[in-house]
Amino acid sequence: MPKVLLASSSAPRRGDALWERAAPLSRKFFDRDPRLVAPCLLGKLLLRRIGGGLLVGRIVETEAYLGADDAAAHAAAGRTQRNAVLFGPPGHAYVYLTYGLHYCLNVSCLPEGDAGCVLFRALAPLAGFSFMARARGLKLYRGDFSDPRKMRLLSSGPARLCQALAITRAENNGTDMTSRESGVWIADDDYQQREIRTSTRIGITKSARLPLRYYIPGNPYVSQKRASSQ
DNA sequence: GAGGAGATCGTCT
DNA sequence: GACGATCTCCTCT
Repeated sequence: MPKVLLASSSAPRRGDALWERAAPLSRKFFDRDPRLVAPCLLGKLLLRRIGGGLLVGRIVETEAYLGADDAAAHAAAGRTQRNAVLFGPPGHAYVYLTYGLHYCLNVSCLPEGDAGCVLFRALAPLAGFSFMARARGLKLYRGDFSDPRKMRLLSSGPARLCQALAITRAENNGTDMTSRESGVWIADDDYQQREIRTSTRIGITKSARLPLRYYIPGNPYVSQKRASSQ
């Protein structure tokens, strides 16, 4: 099982309230084609409340996964016990274990009965650096928090992101990402992301030519290889 | 810095 | 029994 740091007893910080004021995205936002949702999620906040503290990151890289028309999608072969969340109402977390080692976090899209989702591939951390570093098993000191080469090890990549936010299938699969009460939610702080690029998705062999990866160009947390840009 | 191999286990056939 | 939406470590250049 992946190593996951359990909730610590760290007290809420004064800055947390500022992040929590950001408005959670509505269910309607996710109630549409993942190809529309994925680019719109760039620049939004992913928040995680744990152990009385708050972890915050800005979404900088996503991938869209479709239904039966997308052989790379978990929903392609139909509904199973594992992927049931994808066929449920939109805006819910789909967490799965890959390669027997790593968790990956998605959010369900489309109306109930239709399967589709967006995979979170990378975050730019904004708050909770120390917790994320501990959760990742990294020894980062305060001075390292301004070093992009070290910081990108926190949350660049879908599995790193989950480990940094202490997200597991047991705790988070199926939770409502439009609600603060769920402990994992997505919010809009009115940050305007102007430039967005697309490419083929990373690390897949089926439907590999579909340009369903979306990212913020130049952002240090974005994956830098194994995908062809457009 | 780049590239390759190994780790590891849930899910599906 | 085979496969996989990944990551880390090690080796080579």
